[in-house]
Amino acid sequence: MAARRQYEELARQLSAIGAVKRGLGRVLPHECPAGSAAVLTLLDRHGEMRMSRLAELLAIDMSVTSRHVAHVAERGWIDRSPDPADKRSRILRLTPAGRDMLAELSERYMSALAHYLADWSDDEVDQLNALLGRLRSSFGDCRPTSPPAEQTTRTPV
Amino acid sequence: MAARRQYEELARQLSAIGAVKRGLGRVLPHECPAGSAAVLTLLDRHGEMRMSRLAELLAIDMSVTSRHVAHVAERGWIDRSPDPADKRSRILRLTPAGRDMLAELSERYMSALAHYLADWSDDEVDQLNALLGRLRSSFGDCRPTSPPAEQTTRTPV
DNA sequence: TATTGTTATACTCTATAACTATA
DNA sequence: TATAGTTATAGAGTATAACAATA
Repeated sequence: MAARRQYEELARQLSAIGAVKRGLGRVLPHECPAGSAAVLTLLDRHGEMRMSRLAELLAIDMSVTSRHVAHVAERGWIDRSPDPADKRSRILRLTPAGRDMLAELSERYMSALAHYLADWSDDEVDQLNALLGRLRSSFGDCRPTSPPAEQTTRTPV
Repeated sequence: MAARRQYEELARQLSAIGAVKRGLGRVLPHECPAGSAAVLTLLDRHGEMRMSRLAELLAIDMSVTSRHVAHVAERGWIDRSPDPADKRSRILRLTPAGRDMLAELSERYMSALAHYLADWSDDEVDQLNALLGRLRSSFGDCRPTSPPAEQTTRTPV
């Protein structure tokens, strides 16, 4: 249990980290904003899935997810095939064009981060990644409509 | 210099940290959204200042700063007195009501973070704060209209 | 009746550009 | 002519609620 001062500092750091996110967002292709990039990245990491699962991984409402997915689908980066097991659902899957875009994103992130974090060691980047993962995990699902909250200690994706 | 894998992971973590920010934002009073809270916090930490300085600390455009400032001024949390030295400028200063609101914010952040981060040690919170500060510092000013970029190694505020 | 997903609407935050007043 | 600040407009991201189709 930390002190008030540390919590206030953390609140301030989180508030200010938006500037970093915006900076990184500026390297994205105009057609592929951050929301789209997140969809592609998660489909790459976790393989094909349904809308509801993707919304859970993104930790945003499904209505928002639906719009992000429509954006990337319109550009041919994913396809949505009907789920034979449940006709209400659609299965989301990366297309070859989607993988091309992912490669492009990786290049751009890589060169931007290599530039800005030139003096960071491997270990420091790992530490930050680990702490951010833990932070997300600790907050768990603090979403408005708090879902069933499956008992788990997994790091969120 | 870290590996591509680590950079991609960092990009993903930053993308996902928005959920934590939103979770924390939900504890704020309806009248005082995150942008307003940031204005009050910085005026408290750094004392009275002009718009341009505040925009720099917030790392957002002055036009945006102007609107946040108008919001808190309308609610009586700060006042804007003319700068005798430069009639174009106004000096921003917390009011007693602004300090009351800050105390309220501190309470709410405190109880939310104490709840979510119950199993974090002091050191871990400090480490995360330090790494986030360093991250912001490394990104320095990657803003669209990159300002003069005063040569400094200070941690951004 | 409950669930999956979509759409309409509203709100917050941000950036760009045009503008006013002062330096 | 340049700078401090404001306002208008536009765009991204998100949430809530109403809705359609299916379970």
